[in-house]
Amino acid sequence: MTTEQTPQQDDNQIIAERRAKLAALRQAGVAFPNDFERKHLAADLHSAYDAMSHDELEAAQVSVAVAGRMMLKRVMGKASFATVQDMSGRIQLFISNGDTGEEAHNTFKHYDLGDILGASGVLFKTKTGELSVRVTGLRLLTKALRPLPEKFHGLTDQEQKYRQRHVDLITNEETRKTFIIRSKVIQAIREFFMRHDYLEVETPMMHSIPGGASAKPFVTHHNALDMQMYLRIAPELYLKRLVVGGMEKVFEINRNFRNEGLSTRHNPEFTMIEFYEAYRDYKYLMDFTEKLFREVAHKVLGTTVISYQGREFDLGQPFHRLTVAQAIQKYHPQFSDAQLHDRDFLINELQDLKAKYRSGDGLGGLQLSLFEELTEHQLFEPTFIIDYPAEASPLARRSDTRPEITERFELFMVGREIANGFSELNDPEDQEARFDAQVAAKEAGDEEAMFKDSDYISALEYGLPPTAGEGIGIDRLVMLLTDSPSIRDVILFPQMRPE
RNA sequence: GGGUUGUUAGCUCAGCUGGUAGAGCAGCGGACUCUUAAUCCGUAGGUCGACAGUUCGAAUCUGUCACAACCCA
Repeated sequence: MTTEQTPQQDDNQIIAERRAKLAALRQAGVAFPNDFERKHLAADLHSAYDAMSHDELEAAQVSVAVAGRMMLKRVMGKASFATVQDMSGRIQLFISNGDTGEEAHNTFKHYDLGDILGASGVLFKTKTGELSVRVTGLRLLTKALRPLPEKFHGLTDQEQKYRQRHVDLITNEETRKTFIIRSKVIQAIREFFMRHDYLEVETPMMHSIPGGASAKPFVTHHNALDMQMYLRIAPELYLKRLVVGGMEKVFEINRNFRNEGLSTRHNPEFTMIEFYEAYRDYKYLMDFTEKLFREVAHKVLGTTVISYQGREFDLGQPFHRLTVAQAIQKYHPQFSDAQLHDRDFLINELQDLKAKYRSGDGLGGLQLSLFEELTEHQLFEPTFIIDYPAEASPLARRSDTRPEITERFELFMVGREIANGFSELNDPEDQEARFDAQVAAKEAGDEEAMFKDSDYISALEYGLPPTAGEGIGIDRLVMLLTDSPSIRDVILFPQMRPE
């Protein structure tokens, strides 16, 4: 903390002028005062007094003290209007020679858009009926050295909105609304799980063996232990250790990190909720998930009807449930049952489509690759895809009747994966065999194959009760509920390439 | 990784087939006591993303690079 002033060269004229104003403030006394007591928020005043008439307000003589950033300023000689914005909204100030004296009003005329003001006075209504503060005391609390974006258009350049989120938040109501909704979504989710007697927990973000998902991890190094560590790609294996430990209902809302590309659907760090409940299976989870989504939408938006990028669907309707093969056939009826169960046919088709697939995969894995290539992006309405092949689901319990598939689903909406859940694999010997298969795949060049986690197997050997678990991508859910086209629109500070 | 588009004043944007830079807002000065993106008069503000090339001459044409948005994989 220093008050020492270093002379600055500003090639920008506006900043230079504002810096000179700040220098004058320092000369006059405390330039950044913190003793103004803000007593009212703009929105509270509007909801309490908008309904009162001009005369009723005059009779009531309501004294208020508001503070905020000056967003608009209209000077008219001996009187001025200003609009200040606080966390709740905006309110208009009326400043005049008659109320504050000429000197204070003249001082106000040199305040700049973007400055933080504290104003005290009495509420009144203007000729046009707008609730305003007739200011008797006005203070400049924080001088803004940088000018705000154009007052009508605000900041529109997407890159600048992401890189300078603080400016975006100042000028763009939609941006503020998006992040308020994000906060409410997380709150509603938390309430839902609390009401179902879940325990909220935190598990490590730094893993010595990255596990719980198929993804490339970020690598870091711990100096004192002199060991390589990974930022977690998922909390799954730790949360299931907790179920072994007797925490039969747990959830965690936190960041995962995946060292993969950036896109409108992917940020290297993203927020997931993962939850586990003992003595449940994947069918229970699907019903539970539908209830969760309905409740969150209803609490946050007041409706279960979601409008996304010009199309609508209703979370209140039962979600569709299809197997991988059924989904392919629903959207691509040209494929016959026989073809979808013909390895050579599937491989030919995948090659024609130039789709990614693993040549060693069985029917299920090949079907899944075809599904991902052709069908996934068409699943606009909420759809659970079930019967995932075991080879693609190393942590999920096998079906008792068809061991080549697992008791697993993924939930898709607007063509995107939103959630992934399954009955957990609690057979330690099967788990070890599946890890070994993953290690073999990794050695064969699959960078996303899982590591073997012997400590986790040892935990399973103490006995994991029958359990169901699921992960839901919070960012993608918020995209849905805020009608945002890019994941960057729902992350306050999305990852950007350095300028 | 591929394609399309963009990058000009602090912000939002013009700038035609190449002739040396424009507006609005914001700023500064002035007028104005009920404005609402206030209005009116005056004024200042630019290495046109970077680097090469073509040309007598490049914001403009060509190439390379950087960053971004969107689409595709």
